[in-house]
Amino acid sequence: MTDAAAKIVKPPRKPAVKRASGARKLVKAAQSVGDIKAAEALEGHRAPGPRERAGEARKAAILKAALGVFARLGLDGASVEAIAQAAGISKANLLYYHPTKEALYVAVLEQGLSLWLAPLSRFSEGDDPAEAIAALIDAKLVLSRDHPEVSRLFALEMLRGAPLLKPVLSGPLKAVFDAKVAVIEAWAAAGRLAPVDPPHLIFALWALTQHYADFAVQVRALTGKSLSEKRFMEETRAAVTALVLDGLRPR
Amino acid sequence: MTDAAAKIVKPPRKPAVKRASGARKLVKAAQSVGDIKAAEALEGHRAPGPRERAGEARKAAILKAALGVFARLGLDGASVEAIAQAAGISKANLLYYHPTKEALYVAVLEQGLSLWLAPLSRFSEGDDPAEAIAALIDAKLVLSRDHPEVSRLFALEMLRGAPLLKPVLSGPLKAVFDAKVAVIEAWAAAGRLAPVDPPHLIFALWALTQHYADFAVQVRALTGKSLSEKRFMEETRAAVTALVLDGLRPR
DNA sequence: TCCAAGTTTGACCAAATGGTCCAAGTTCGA
DNA sequence: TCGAACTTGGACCATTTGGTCAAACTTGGA
Repeated sequence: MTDAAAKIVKPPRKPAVKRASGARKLVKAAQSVGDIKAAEALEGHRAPGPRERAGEARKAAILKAALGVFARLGLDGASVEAIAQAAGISKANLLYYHPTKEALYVAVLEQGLSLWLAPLSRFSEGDDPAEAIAALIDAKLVLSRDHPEVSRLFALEMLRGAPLLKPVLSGPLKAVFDAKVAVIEAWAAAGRLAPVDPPHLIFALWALTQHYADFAVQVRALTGKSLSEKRFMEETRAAVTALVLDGLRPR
Repeated sequence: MTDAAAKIVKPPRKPAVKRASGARKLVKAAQSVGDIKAAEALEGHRAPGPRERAGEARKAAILKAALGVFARLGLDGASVEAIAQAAGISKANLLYYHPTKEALYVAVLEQGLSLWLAPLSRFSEGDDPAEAIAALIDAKLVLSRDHPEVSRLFALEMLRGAPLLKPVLSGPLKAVFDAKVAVIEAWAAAGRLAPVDPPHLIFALWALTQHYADFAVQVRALTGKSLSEKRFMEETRAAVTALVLDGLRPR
């Protein structure tokens, strides 16, 4: 049988992975934060099946490996081979689950999105401002400690100009952002907060906390410590909270 | 004349560019901040010459182009061809000035280093704390506005784990850092400042200001503005300064 | 004017890399 | 037990890309 004949008899069987626009997928992911299984549930739930389960686990392992590699090397710096190796599978096998490197990258971003967006959404007008802000700082620092790669990945994406994330930023994120700006304004109006500029306060909270993940090398080089050390974590939490709440000027 | 003969008659003439360890070069650069011409002056100064002058200018243009490309795409994402194109020359010509892509990258980093390190070194114990800090914030914001690519390049390098910068971080930078920590401690001890944690204060000042360069896309997506707009620049300066000096709690 | 040194580039090369293909397993369910 | 669908990876391919080379061009200065 010639090669040509073979080609005709057995037409190439593309893996049945849908190829959506990365950006579109991300927006959807951002919208359904905390409701991930919704779509699946709607279109009839078959039993998980032991095989499917194993598949999910492997897929998760791949994403984890990919996160690590992407966060350190970036989309361009990371090679599919390297990720496959980190995941303990062959390159071809990795490509079986994620048709292209970029698709994999989007999947990783998608997975980190809820983690990334969550802390901000947690405070509302009823809360005590000082407490809510302290809680936000704590939540973001915990994230910087336990998932620095997620923070770094998003930082990397921002530095690239956020080609994939921009729709998320100006869509779902902006919605949350605006809502929280309103909350802070209300607090300030009620005199429960000094008259700060709400958007800048939010940026400040993000910057102050993410810094310990994104610039961890620098922090380590200058202080010799990192958030993974309990004492330093606590020290950082206290310092950031004190600074934000009370400022530098002696009272 | 055969090719072989030609080879013998005209042995390859390597460009006279010294190939130093990237990291070592960076440390030296960091140490001689503000004293760039020192070495040159020592080893006998010939007149600049018109050709040499033009060469310098071209070299500067290359560095500028490279900064732009590296800051957006990263070391791996940037192709030598793309940089050459941005500089308006051929790839081979670019490689004539900088023997390897990494060497070019180091040169770019080196060039940004003084800019990067300068603002912190500017305050001393004699200054008024509030003024000195406000000045630092202003200086860093100006830098974020006028040279965001420099900020982004360094951020990128940090996210990579700073393989090239680590010696600078734990050497020259740590020296300045420690000195300024002492200054802040003195201020606090004299009661001129609330009892903040000095290292964390410095991190905070960096994080708060660099954020507007590194995460400019996000800032733009959420507020529609950027530091290049005069009003927004001023607004940001005021907000950050107020937050740092007075905090959130109403007085 | 003339040439040696410096500059520039097109052609080329080898390695790395994203992605394809197919043959060989593996496993679930009937 | 058997086969269809799902997995897996070795071999392979086309492209990109960092870097080399030699030949041609430009120019300052003697």
